Amino acid sequence: MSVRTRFAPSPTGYLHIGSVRTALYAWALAKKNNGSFILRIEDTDRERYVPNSIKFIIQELNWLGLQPTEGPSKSELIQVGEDIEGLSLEWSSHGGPYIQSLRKDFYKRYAEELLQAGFAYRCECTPEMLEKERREQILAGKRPGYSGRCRYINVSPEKPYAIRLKLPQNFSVTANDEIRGKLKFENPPLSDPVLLKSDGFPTYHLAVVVDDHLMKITHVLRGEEWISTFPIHWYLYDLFGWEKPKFLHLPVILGEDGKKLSKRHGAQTTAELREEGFLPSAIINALALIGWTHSSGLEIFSVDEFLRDFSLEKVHSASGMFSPIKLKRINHEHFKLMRVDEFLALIQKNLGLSLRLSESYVNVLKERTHTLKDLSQLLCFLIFPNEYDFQALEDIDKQLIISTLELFKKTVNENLSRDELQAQISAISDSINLPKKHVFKILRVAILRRMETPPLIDTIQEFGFNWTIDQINRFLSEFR
RNA sequence: GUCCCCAUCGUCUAGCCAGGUCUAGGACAUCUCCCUUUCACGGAGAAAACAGGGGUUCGAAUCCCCUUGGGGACGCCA
Repeated sequence: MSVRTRFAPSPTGYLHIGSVRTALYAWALAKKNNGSFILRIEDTDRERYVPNSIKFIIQELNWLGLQPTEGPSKSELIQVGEDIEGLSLEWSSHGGPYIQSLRKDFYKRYAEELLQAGFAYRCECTPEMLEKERREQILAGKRPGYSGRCRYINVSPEKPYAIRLKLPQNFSVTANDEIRGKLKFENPPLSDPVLLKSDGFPTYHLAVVVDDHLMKITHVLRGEEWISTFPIHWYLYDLFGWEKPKFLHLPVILGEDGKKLSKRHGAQTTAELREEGFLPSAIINALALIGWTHSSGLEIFSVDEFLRDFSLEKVHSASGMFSPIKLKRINHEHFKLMRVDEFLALIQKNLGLSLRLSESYVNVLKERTHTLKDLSQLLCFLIFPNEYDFQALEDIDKQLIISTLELFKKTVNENLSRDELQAQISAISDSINLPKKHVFKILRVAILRRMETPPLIDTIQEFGFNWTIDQINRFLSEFR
């Protein structure tokens, strides 16, 4: 039987890195086994739905390279009101619909089935009543939970109602998790959960079981926040008499303070990471490493290398922290692994600069690049021509700066080698009695705009004598 | 409150399942030194952990139990 995994996000407007890690493992498992990776949209809560976020999710997965093999069709997206401008969907949509709000008939059918069989009941309690009940329970120091009021009364199907699952007395379940082994739940603090809401939408518990079954999912990978309601899902499979998939509850990813990731931890969505200048391959590398290790101990790897070695056995059960510092480091290593043409293409795409640079100069740049932002800073002399860091020169006499530059223009020419250029600068330093350090500083700011730059001599050699003189003249006209 | 999950350097982890090769290895971060015209890279080195207590055993980081600590869940959210 072929492996089928799925990624089932809610369209809430962003893609959290915790979800991305779950998606990554699910994608890898399917890909490795030549199976299918299904994108299913869990939009059963209309209040949390953010328009066009399905499109956004698709674009983000695409950017990260986690391509589904099955997912919603364009017409499904249109039906739920998503903008499909510029989207090309390269996957099969034959087992759909893949958007849960378009699958309401399925859920209704199975909920009714349980109702008929006496495993579920109609509930007429309103949200207000439930809220009041909950408040009182908490006030009385009791465990909050549905009292089961409608369980024994016959609620008329004429009025609005929800369908609740009737949990057995002394509800105890032993469920199996692939990375934790047997999970025993004895009288878990669960009360009869709603399966079908009064608006006709299913809750997660019904939808996930029905869809995973109907879509023939073989491995359910999800966050460990689902462990507590795992007994409900396990029980539903038993009631329906369906074969269970394998379940893998992945540990959560925490922020640096050991708390669940939230806004104050900085970048934690794919969009934020992209803006900070991180590469998809580095994000995948970093995320893969939280809760999994390469069998050879490799710590910097490409997506292909990850895929080749990925296995469920190496996935941990303990949660881990996300470290932006480590991501930065990994990102740097990924820059270093890039070929020259790849690197230049990246500059072209992200900075809009079409450059032809020597391999050695590209290496000089790569060494100094941790994120794309660094790159734009390094190359600011090409991007923002008139933004000079005049402050850096404040401690040097203005006339001296001008005469240094004039002297440099006179004594330097196209034919000078690296060493000769170096010697020439030393000579200038001697002749006007200015420390070499200062001469370099002046040249650096004049030619490259600021103090944090690629090596001066290399840059002059790379871009040429005429360019250099041009830069200096430009500086002088601003400076004088 | 109830139920569940987790536990090796600051962090990610190797080792654990199949106890001895562990005076616990690596990487990131930190500190020191070297390299250096800037910013970086790089090189050498240092400091840094088996949460605690009981068992089992000739022998425990590894197996069992308890405690502690951290996390999650208890919604007509997912």
